[in-house]
Amino acid sequence: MTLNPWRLKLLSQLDALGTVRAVAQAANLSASSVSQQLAVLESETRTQLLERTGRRVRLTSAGLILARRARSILDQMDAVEAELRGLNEEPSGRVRLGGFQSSIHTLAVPAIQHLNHPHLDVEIVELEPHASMPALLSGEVDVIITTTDFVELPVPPDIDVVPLAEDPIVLLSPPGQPKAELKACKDEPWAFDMPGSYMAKLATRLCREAGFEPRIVSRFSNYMLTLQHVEAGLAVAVLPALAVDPRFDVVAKELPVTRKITAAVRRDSRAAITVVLHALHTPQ
Amino acid sequence: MTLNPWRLKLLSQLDALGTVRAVAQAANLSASSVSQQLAVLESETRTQLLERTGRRVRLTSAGLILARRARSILDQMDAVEAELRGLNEEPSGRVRLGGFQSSIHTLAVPAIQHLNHPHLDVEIVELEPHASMPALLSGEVDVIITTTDFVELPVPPDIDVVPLAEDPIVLLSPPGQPKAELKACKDEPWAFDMPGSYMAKLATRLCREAGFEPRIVSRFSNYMLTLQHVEAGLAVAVLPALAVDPRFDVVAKELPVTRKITAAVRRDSRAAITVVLHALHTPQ
DNA sequence: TCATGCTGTTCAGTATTACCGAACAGCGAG
DNA sequence: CTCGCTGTTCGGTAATACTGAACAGCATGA
Repeated sequence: MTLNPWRLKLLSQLDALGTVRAVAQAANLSASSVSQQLAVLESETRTQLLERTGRRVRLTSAGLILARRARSILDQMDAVEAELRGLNEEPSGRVRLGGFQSSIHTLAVPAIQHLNHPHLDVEIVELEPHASMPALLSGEVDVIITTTDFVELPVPPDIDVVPLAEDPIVLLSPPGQPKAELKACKDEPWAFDMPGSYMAKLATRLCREAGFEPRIVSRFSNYMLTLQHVEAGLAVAVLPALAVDPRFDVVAKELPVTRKITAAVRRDSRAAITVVLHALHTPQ
Repeated sequence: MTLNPWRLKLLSQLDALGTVRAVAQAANLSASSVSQQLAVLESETRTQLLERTGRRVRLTSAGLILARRARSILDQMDAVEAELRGLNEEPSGRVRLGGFQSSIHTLAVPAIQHLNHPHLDVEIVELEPHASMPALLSGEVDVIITTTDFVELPVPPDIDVVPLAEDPIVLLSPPGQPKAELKACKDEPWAFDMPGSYMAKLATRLCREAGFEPRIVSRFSNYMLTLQHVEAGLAVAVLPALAVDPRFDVVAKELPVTRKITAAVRRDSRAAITVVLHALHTPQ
């Protein structure tokens, strides 16, 4: 009996996206279809893969194992397709890769450096995360690196989204007054992102879970300002690890929360684009 | 776009079995279904995977690449299923593995030695190839190692056949009069298998392709007798490489022909059997 | 050279499966 | 307690896999 890779993909996306409805939107299916497909997968594997947690579901440990193995298998299928496309069509021409600032030297450059196609040019373009999907849709770029926060659901039907990595969230404190955990920041001044933003909501929730209301003294959407603030001893903050540039002298403590970095391309892109996408999510 | 693993499996089986009709029988499908599925796979991948060779087809180089990558992916799917079954059911109890003599120390024992399940016993049973499928069907053994020569088509619907390896055919000559190629054996006495057997037909075809009719002086179905004959300088022969026991002092020259070694189990076997099957076709 | 039997393919039809929307059930937040 | 979120089930439709018949092409043997 062979497992159905579309169902495996749905399971993997459920791990990545968190809800059946989000998976449905990402996959351009209805929630009922996703629910039924996952039920069939459970019956085929004779394994409980999901369990109810309130009004949501989460993956059981078996479900997590399967989702992770599935990702590897699905990646190999993508690699095989890319290899076949490569046989037909030597990747060539220019591919424009857009990514948010902190992804460029951490994800894009290492990936591109490993490519070995004499006629392929990859142009790396910095794009703010909120601008990357419109740029992809308009054809201004061919591949984007973004986070699930900035991938609006439903995903447009001709866009493929691929998870790349998980980026931990870190607690930042000044070098002179390092803090090892959130609780130690109860009385500290806080630098936050703009109200309503994902990071602001996340930071609020994390502080409340640590048992206090954060004393917010500043709000920046430009993380460099946040980093400067912390380095100067003016605030503590939480930011994604990728956003923390080593040139700022701050103490970073990883929290048990991550955000998900994804890449996206237009569906059925030419071989050169597929190769770049594949290079991005192949571990270096 | 995700490749359809059932189609990949058909392509892989075409590589292993050689004809669309043989694949159809092995898969319990009609030849027209296999033909259409492979056509769809070609259109999905935008790659020619097959080409006509007279009244048969063969895989193109792209088809071979895909078939081989497919096998790896399909193996991983089997491994994931086995892992899930292992979560549900620690492999335990006795599994009886039947194999033809030359497969035991070359394939079965190395595979079993790598298993690591405290409650799993594997009993290895020698079975002549023609006896192994009936033994599997009757429940006398749980896994068999055989060759495609002894897997009658159509495969019974509840049997899964898995390719394991390719066993080259070798030209055997006495140590005192070693022969480097078939043509050099034009005037030699030949030991053959029984009339009508696969090996006899194959040997006949190989000799004729080398430009001569073999002078057959003996016919043995027991390959030990063949080996003894060659060692004693009484004949030359062709046999599968696995059948050549090193304790016989003969000169073996590999020919550009192979036979295919397969394993088979009853469908939907319990986890312990699946684990053994998986161990068999995981390279050591 | 022709007939036969093998191979694979195409076609039209049927069976099976994937998907949808509606309706429902359960849970958490206000 | 109400509302709005989540996921699930049901019945129906659309899409796909599969079949058998008919066909085409090739190799072999008489």
